Amino acid sequence: MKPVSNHGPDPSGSSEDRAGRGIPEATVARLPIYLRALTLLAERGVATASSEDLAATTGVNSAKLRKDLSYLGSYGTRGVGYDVEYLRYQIAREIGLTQDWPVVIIGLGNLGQALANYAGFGTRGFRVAALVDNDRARVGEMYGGVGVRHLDELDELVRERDVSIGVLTTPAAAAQPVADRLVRAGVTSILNFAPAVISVPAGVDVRKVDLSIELQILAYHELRKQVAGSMGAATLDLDDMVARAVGSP
Amino acid sequence: MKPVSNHGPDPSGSSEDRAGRGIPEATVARLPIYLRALTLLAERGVATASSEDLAATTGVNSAKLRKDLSYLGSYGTRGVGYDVEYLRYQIAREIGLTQDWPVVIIGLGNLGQALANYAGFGTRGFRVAALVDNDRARVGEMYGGVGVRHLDELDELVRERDVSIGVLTTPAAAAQPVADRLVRAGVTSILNFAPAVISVPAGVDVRKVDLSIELQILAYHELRKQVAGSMGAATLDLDDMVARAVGSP
DNA sequence: AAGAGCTTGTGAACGGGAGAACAAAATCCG
DNA sequence: CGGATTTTGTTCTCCCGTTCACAAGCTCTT
Repeated sequence: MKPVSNHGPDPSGSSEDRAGRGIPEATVARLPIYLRALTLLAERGVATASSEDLAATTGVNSAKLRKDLSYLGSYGTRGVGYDVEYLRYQIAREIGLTQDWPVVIIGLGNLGQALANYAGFGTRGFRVAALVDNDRARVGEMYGGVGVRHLDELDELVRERDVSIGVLTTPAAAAQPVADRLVRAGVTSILNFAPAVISVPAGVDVRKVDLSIELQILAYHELRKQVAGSMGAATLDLDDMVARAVGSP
Repeated sequence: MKPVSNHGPDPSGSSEDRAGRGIPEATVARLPIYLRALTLLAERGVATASSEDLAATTGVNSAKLRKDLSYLGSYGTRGVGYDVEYLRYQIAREIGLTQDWPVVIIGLGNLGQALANYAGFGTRGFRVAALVDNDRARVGEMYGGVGVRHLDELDELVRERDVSIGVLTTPAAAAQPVADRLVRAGVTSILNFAPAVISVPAGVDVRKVDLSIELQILAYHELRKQVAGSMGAATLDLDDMVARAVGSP
């Protein structure tokens, strides 16, 4: 047992034991949650934790948690649980948090400033390596100990400071052109806070965080709760609205 | 054809035509994206758009987009496309953006302040109805035209202003107790920006936005890109690290 | 030393969403 | 007026992720 580790680029689509490698995307998205829980437990001095324990504090099904962890390897001891510190390190390594990642924040508006000042950044393996804005009036301002530079210097900054992750906090209209510049400068991962869809070449990862979208999803369910609360009558009202609206397209 | 609208609580698990109702969660998450694209098109004076057009601007597969829209009803004209303004309204109605949603923001730290000042809030059907913080030194400060009140007044504010959505921007340690208070006050949807898992009773929706997690997911893929770039050697190094670490658990 | 009691790791069943493909409808054009 | 063209709505298939259930393996007790 114990495949030790199935790293290395999938050499073939053959009937290899574990399918190539590659941890499922859904699992990758949960690893940071486990990591945080483990860090918390470690700080409290807890030495070992069972999958049930971890499941309880992370809000995931324990079977799912075990399967997630099994993708990393066979850490954990049957009948006992997982060694908190050991597992914590393994996850951190898998995510790449044993190194620290220089990050550039672009767009020092409300949100950009807030992120730049966010302390919890460094404690998690990320470092604000540069702040960039298109407004020359902002150049020179300091946030979290880092000075703002102009967008024109982006290429130079990215190269100098070996930045591979960009955080996009510009207005929607600027998102795509700035994303293009980021990619050209050599950034290969973008966290997009701008309320706009950006398109990037293959090989560049984009993740999107959108306040409005999240609120709208909540609103959708909220509306259903309200309708359900006032029962059938309201339901008919909704249908009526549809019928009326359908009138003249 | 045209089921008109399949609203109302699923009366049974029977073999009813369309499964009860309920738009798939994945679709709900995309509706806001379509809505934004349609609003943009409407502003530009575009009257109709095909599923291909919309797919291009939203970055979604056109078949998926059509299927998504079909859950709302049979808006759209074969051979022509969708009437931009009409579809926009239908989606807005489905999400519940024809009314406006009072929102309370709790925790006026960096992020809370940024959100409170965020203008794009109101334009999308949401209104900052109240700002609340636990620090009495902050009480009275104004952000985006709204004054900060103390956490103790939460119940009263929520009731008075008919708030059903809470935005949680407190430190991690405060997240759970504050969430409990929100729920007790009558809030049934929470957008959680705090880096902590919160548990709430059934019937309350929680969505989580977590900067660190997003960055860590990007870092994971970034690490793989780098390893792939320097080929097999680095891969072996990783395995070596595992082997060494396995030494003394 | 053997059995009892936990807890992990995983095989298998299941459900939901993604994408391809196509039939049905609407318009356009000759 | 009929056929060509466009584009929707929908069916079908596949794949990924979740969950159940259980054998394998570790520890502790007697």
